Order: sequence, then C-alpha cells, then structure tokens
Amino acid sequence: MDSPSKHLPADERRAVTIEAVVELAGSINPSEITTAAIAKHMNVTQGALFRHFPSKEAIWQAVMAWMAERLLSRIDLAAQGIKSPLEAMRAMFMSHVEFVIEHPGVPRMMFGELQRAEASPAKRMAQTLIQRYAERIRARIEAGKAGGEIAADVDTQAAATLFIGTIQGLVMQSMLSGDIER
Amino acid sequence: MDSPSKHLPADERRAVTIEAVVELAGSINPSEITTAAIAKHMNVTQGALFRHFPSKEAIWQAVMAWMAERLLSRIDLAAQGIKSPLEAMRAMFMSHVEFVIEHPGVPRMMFGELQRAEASPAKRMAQTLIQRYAERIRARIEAGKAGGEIAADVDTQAAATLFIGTIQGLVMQSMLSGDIER
DNA sequence: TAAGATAGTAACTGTTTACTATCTTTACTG
DNA sequence: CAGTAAAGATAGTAAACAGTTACTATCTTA
Repeated sequence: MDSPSKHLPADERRAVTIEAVVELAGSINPSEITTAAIAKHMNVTQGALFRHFPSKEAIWQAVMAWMAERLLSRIDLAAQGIKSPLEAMRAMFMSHVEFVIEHPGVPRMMFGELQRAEASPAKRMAQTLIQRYAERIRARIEAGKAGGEIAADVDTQAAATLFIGTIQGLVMQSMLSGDIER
Repeated sequence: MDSPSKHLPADERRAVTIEAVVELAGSINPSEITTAAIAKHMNVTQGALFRHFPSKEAIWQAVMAWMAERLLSRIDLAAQGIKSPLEAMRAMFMSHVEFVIEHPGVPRMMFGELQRAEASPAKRMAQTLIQRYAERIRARIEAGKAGGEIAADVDTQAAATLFIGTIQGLVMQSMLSGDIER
C-alpha cells in the first residue's frame, strides 16, 4: 500500500509535512498544532522536522504557499472558458466551496493566521492570497458591467469585498456545525 | 483621575480583568494572551488573577458571558420600536457594527474561540450567542414574510445563516486592513 | 482601635514548547 | 560492494506557560 521506506528525499518529506499540517488543522486549532504533533502524525520524530525546515515559522510559510497555489489554480480552472462573468463567479464560488470541503483545515489556517498581530511571513502570504483573489473577482465584476450583466452603478471594490466576505462568513458558519447548508 | 487605591473589591477586580482581556484581544491574537500579559495590562501581579478566577478558562468564560450580554442587549435596544422588520434588521446590523468598532477584540475572541476543537465552556457560550442571535434574525424574517415585506418563498434558516455569515465575513475583512468600508 | 477578612506580592513548581547536538541507519554512487 | 552523504533517532536545552504557596498590605466593622 504505502511505501514501507522510512527515508524520504527532502522534497517529498517537505510535501508530506505540509499535508500533515493541513490535515491536522482540520481537526484541531491551528495555533495549537505543535511540531511534536506534526511529527507524530507523519510517523517521524520531532527533531527530524528540523532537517527540512529551519523553523516552525518556515513550515507555516510553506503551508500557506501550498494553499495559495492550490486554491487560486483551482478557481482559475473552474472559471476557465466560461463567457458569462456571473456564471464564472458562480463556478469560482462552487469550486472554492469544494476545495474547502476537501481540505477543512485550509480556512482554519487562514483565519488563524490572519488573526495574528505580528506581520509574520505566513500572515503576509495569507493577505496576498486574499488580494489576488479579490483582483480576480473585481475583474469579473468589471467584465459583467461592460457586458451589461451587472448594473454599472455597483461599487466594484465593495462588491468584491462583499463576495469574499460572504464566502468567509459562510465557511466559518459551516465550520460550527455540520455543513450541508448552501 | 483614577482611583489610586490598589485594592479593589472582588467583583470590580473581575470586571477590570474582563475589560483588560477584551482590550488586549484588540491588538494581539487571543490565543496568545497569557495570564502574565493580562496581569501586566491591569497593573497587578500574575498570581493575583487566581484569587478571583479558579483558572484561565474561567476568565475566558467570563469574557464570553460579558460579550454575549452586551451584544444581544445592544441589538435588542437598536431594534426596539421599529415596526418594519427590514428596518429593524438594518438597525441591528448597524448597532452590531458599532459595537465591533468600539470593541475590536470581541470578534477576534469569537473567531478564536469558535475555532477551538474541544468543547470548552467558553466555546459553548460563543455558540449559544450565535444561536440566540440567529433566533432574533429568524423572527424578523418571519415577520417580514407575514407582512409581505419579504418574499414568502425565502428559506428563513438559510437567510438567517447568510445574514450572520455576511456580518462575520465583513467584520473579518475589515479586521485585515482599515475599516471604513461599508 | 484591634481582629478578622479580603486583596495583592514575589518567588517557585511542573509541564510544554521550539529548537539543537550527537550518534545511527539508510540509500545511492563510482 | 565499499564509502559517503542524506535522513532519522535519541536525548538533550532554555524559555515560556498556568497555577501554587507563604507571606504582607489594606480594608471593614464591632
């Protein structure tokens, strides 16, 4: 089934580490994930992690990068080839929801990271992700206005913020119970 | 100006402690607030806190109770005497926003607490607060349907979830920048 | 105004945390 | 197939944490 080998090449070990964190974040508070817990979850001793990452902060940074890359490419793919801006936004919304269902740890990591006071590298990556997301939404809204699908007097910036805010809020709501509501 | 007396009656000291936590939560990640930080912020030694609370968890529980009481009474007051359900909901929304602006630490405590995995008393209080909030919203929506102000085919539960989710999302968004957007 | 009760201090405890130093095992290469 | 470099195990460290303890200062009231 799984490779019986205990020794992994460095890049694979890093990938496994990232996945372990994302998985753990699905069931426990990200700020309570310790390096010991990560190591245990991937059947390795705690000290071994520091062969591949210089610090815990570096692990979190790698996780945020993984999340940003996967989420953005996922919504880009979903919207690809859909002419109607409104339909495209709907597709982006749905693929976002799918992604979150697959990886419940992702929004939890995001929320947790964005709450941090200090401007850590990981937090900056989370903010960048949201900005890039907002850009994509704004572009669709503008396209919708140009094509007459969206009223021209809509404040693009505010509407994009509302779009993202609503997703975040609904995701947060769904995290507090079951999650069939849509 | 302030009382020079260092000795406060127990109930006042508890109140001061709660305020200290809410204030601290406005500028640092709630999960990083230590008992030492709380004590320092209120000019008392760390050990003194445990004269008034049996544990840190008890402090958080008291803070959540304070928040729930203040927020619910605030929105009840705002909606009082407004006949139109839609107008009442708008008033509730605005007073909620006002409350959050006054106490930025409140939503951060809520988000932080709701992310916890364990079913701590404080988390349960946060969930109860949201439930009681949702009840109030649902009642207004039903009233709106009865009065013809809201379409009868609207799913009350889903709409209430959307209302709260949107507020939460927008609050979260505003926490990540300035906050003039409305 | 003295006695008891209440509130606060300072120093300490055991545990947990991220991170490190040293030794051992595995897997690749000439 | 021997030698070696990468990967992991073991066993630490210092700092930070919640909570405790022995003592002291301040209020209250009879």
